[in-house]
Amino acid sequence: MQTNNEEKTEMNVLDTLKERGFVEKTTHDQELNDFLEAPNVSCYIGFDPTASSLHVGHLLPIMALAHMQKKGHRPIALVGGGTGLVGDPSGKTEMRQLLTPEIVEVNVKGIKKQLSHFIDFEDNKALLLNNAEWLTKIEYIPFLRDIGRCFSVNRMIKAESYRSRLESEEGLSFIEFNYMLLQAYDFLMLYEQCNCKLQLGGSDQWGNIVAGIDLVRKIKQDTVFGITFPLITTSSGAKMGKTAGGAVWLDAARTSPYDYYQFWINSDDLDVSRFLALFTFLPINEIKAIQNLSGQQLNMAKSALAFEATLLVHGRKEALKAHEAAAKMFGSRIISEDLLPSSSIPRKPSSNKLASVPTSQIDILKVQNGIAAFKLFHMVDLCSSGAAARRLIEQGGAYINGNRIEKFDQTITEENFRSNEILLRAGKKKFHIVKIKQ
RNA sequence: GGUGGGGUUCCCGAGUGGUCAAAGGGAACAGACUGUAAAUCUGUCGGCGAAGCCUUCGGAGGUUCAAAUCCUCCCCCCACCA
Repeated sequence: MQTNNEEKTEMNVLDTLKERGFVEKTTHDQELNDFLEAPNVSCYIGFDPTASSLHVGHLLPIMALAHMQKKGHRPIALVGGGTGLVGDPSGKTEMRQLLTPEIVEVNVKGIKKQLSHFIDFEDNKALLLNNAEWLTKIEYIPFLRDIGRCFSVNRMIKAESYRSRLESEEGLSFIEFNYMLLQAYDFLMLYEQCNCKLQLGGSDQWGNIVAGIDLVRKIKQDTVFGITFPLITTSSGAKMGKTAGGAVWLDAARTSPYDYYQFWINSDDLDVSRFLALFTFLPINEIKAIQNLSGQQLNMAKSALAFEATLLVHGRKEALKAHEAAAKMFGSRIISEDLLPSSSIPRKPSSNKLASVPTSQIDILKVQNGIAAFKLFHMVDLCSSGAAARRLIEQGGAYINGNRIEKFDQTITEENFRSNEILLRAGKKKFHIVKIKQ
């Protein structure tokens, strides 16, 4: 494949990844660099099928693969349909619940679909494989003899990924202890089947990656490489991608495009340029230019971050709708032309009426009879219970059509609706429109 | 298999017969301040139209006017010993 010939004269992908903040550690610095100078090399990252959707925490590896592909290489997304049956203890303080083969199967399907938003799998420009294909066929004794003998238990228990668990009260079960062998075996299989000599992964994968490199060296007498990503935390130190409602999902059914956009808008000031570099494809020099921005100015860059990130996952239409919704609820922002010029974010407030504010419908009868405000807030899920809704209102955090509700049981009737719509607001940031169903 | 220590509300963790919907911390939520930021301060933080009542302290029974607390059996985890 000879795509992107012109890109070859530019910096290689390793430099790009380093420059954008993707690289924590690599093996064999110089050899890896030379290796990546060659066109169209293969590399892989594993994805655990613990859920039917990926979340923001997976974005970093996905973006890394996308960068690889942009530079003319061939990414392999390896879905862990086999390893998912075992469970990786790395970085886990307790044993993960074992998934059934049926669940893993369903999850693998969901993940495949999402990955194709970022990576082009046409014409084998990228591969999507499932390690269940080979792992579930392993026979115990042959595996022990061929693969198991290459591993030193002494060495394994010194690995950081095991040590914390060995020292913890929880302990480490034998099935988890085997995980490293399976992942190393994956690397060997991909080396054999796809000539893949590079594995990328999160920093907690270092031990597993090195194990694979050693295994290939022992069995194939060849050098293969590894790159790990830094653990992305927010500047306040929390693991990135978690909010009150749990993970921020890439699946629109779990995290709406509107919420997804809001997640990025709410990034910490100190994270904006770092996130732009990691989670968008905007040119790095443009991103560097916004590092000088501070205070309210930075909000423009946050809009661009949110827009670009939403664009990547949900497409242009949804990104525009989320952007419009934000303008409608929080006021439009004018994004100056020279800020991140490569971004396709609308620069001016548009007359477009498309906006994806969360909306639900209510039966006309309920409205005619009148409904207590706290019940309405509970009903549309702005509050998790009636009691929570009461609290919200009593604390002065609930609004209808922009007016603060004074009494928790204030009756909402048709009169509160404007052209069959009512705008509810909980706290500063959560909005919900209720429409009357005739 | 033996001995000892445990399983408490989203998480950590106190509580060892009534004053316990259960200390303290974290997370979270709301208000103030702001920029849909951070930090800070204040308040809230099981459910019920809120009077009182209902459900919760691994599970199932039991003792008691009263059980997270006592007893019996069961499940799970940890440590040491074998």
